Amino acid sequence: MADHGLRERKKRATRQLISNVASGLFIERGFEEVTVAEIAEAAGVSKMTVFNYFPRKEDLFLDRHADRLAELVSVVRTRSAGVSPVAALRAHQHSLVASGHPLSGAIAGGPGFWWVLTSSPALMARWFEQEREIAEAFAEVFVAETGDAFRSRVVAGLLTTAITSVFSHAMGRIVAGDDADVVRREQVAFIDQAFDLVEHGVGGFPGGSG
Amino acid sequence: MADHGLRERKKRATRQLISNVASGLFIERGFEEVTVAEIAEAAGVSKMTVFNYFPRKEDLFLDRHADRLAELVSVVRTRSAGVSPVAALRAHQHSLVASGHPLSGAIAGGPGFWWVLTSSPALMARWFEQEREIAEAFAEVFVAETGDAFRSRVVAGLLTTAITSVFSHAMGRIVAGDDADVVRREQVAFIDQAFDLVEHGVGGFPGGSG
DNA sequence: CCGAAACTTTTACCGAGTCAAACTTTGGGC
DNA sequence: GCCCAAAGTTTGACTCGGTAAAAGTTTCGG
Repeated sequence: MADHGLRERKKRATRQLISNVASGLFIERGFEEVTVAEIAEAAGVSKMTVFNYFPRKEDLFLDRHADRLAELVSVVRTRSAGVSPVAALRAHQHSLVASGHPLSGAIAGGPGFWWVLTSSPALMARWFEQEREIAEAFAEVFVAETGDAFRSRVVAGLLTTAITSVFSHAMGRIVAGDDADVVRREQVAFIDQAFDLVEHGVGGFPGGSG
Repeated sequence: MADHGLRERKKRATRQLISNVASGLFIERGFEEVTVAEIAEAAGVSKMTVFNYFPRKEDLFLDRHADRLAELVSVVRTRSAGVSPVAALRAHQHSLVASGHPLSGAIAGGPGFWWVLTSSPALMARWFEQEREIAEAFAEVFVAETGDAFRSRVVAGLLTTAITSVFSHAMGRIVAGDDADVVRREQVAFIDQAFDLVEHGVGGFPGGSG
């Protein structure tokens, strides 16, 4: 019943072990070049057990998704009265950058992650799927608040686009070799640019007032 | 050398045959429930040949993607001077609905397609990937026009969100049993709503001026 | 300390996708 | 018309991701 009996601790440890071993192998040699059987063996566990903890091979690498999703939803759902989702998420992105959080994208350790991710179509597909899940989660919150399903889904999609754009922009620069501190400093402006586009519209882009 | 020798004609015919046979089976029984070997046999062709024409199983069902992508890019690239991408794409969506085009989403034959698509995670993943490709194609056009990579990618993402939102909204209603003509008539307002959000911003949504 | 519940392993299997080699068809040159 | 090269197809064997079921093995509650 307790949530930290020997059983639970072992499970957590096993899960962590598998994830660590897998990430290590992926970053060393690439996603497609490592088989699940190999991961299982390296972790001293059976193939079935790997799939027990991580239903798809991709989840071995993208296992922070649940946390990220929960955090983003929480930012929107628990925002103060009078604060719009755009404002809340904008502030959240700023704080990620300020605190040097990995999900800001502007983090020195990123290249390995990014390389593994982008060099595997399967992994990219899963990544996009996760972005989609974020959008759906936002939409749910908005529908609950407003009852307007269509508008909720559109706005949710737009917000998600802003978030993913700023993340991948920072990551792209890091991978291109830019200094992490520089990127982090300049990222502030890009965040505002993206959220401004969502908040105030793209207008006649490209062109004049846009 | 000619592009319509016997050889080319046969290839086209074979490709079409495989695609037709596959779509028929998918709509009849669902994507996951049909194996590639089965499709090959039903089309009187070997499994290898199927993969020769369609690199992934998903492409057997989503084989109009290339056309759709080309059309959307062309709408943006060949828009008249002084017309913004938002305006061009908005008009294009309206014309799709007006002409009863399948890609408007408001089409009676849609449920089969939609059912197959939504009941297969693999197919959905590929679908999202294709939307992503559309966004990337838009971004390329904008970068060429403006040189502003970041802004281009954000705007491209926002526009793609609008397009996919209106499509899936129409499709959702059709699947829910709404009359196609009614959906088509009402779709006009939803298109404008989505593109207005992109063009003028979501503001403080949800709330007052939004 | 025993028995039930939870977790893991084993074994066997299926389907997508790849590879290489053999085979068949098409088209061009003579 | 005939033959050769190129293009396309088939075959068969194989890898890998993922599932299923049943038989261990470990933990926990009483």
